[in-house]
Amino acid sequence: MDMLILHLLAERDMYGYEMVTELANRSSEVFQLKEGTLYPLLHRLEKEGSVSAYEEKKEGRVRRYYRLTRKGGEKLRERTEAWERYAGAVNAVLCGGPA
Amino acid sequence: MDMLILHLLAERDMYGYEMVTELANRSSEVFQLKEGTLYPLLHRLEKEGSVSAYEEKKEGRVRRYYRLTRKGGEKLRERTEAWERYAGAVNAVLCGGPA
DNA sequence: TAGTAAGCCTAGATATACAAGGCATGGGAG
DNA sequence: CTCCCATGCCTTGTATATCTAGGCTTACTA
Repeated sequence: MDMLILHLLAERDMYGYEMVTELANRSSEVFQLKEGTLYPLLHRLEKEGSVSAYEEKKEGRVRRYYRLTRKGGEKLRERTEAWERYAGAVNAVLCGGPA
Repeated sequence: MDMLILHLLAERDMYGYEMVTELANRSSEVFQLKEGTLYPLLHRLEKEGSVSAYEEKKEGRVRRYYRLTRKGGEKLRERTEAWERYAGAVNAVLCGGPA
């Protein structure tokens, strides 16, 4: 889930609520991320320096936007590689062994 | 992980220790399943009726073999479909939206 | 005869996600 | 005007999955 959030932020700054709907849309409702999951996750990412936050008033509402940092970009690459290894390993098992 | 174990048992009966090494081999060491993970998992699968167990002496050792049941076969199909949905959703997010 | 690999197991810690709420604001419906 | 709903951020508690770190036995080998 870290990977997916970081990936969204690599495309553009977003606020929490927006990420929830964006993930649902892109995944055809497979990911129905709960706010009880997302916000602690964002706070953790901010604490570790992977994202930075700023508040901005848009469309009459004050929103907390998140931006990907350099460190977050590195983490995104690592996590993406890890995901590819993992998915590849699953398929290797399902197909009977290492390609 | 349930899915992977059930998949192995769909190919042939296996005992716990064998599953650990088989998963490691097929996945090129990506899956290094710990016994502390596997055995409780197997007991749960047995309890819910997805697998049945029997003991057999082979190569001078008594081993606890597991066999896939009909119910386990159904669970395997469900979990495999769920995995495909999940992996597809991840890729959809990484690629910018529903295909 | 001592060590190591095979083989099964459990108890406790940790991480991740969900459930179920609270709280505030703005816009539209009645 | 007032109330409700969607938006938007947050916390606490809980369930689940996995790992850590052990214990225990048997068989083979140095």
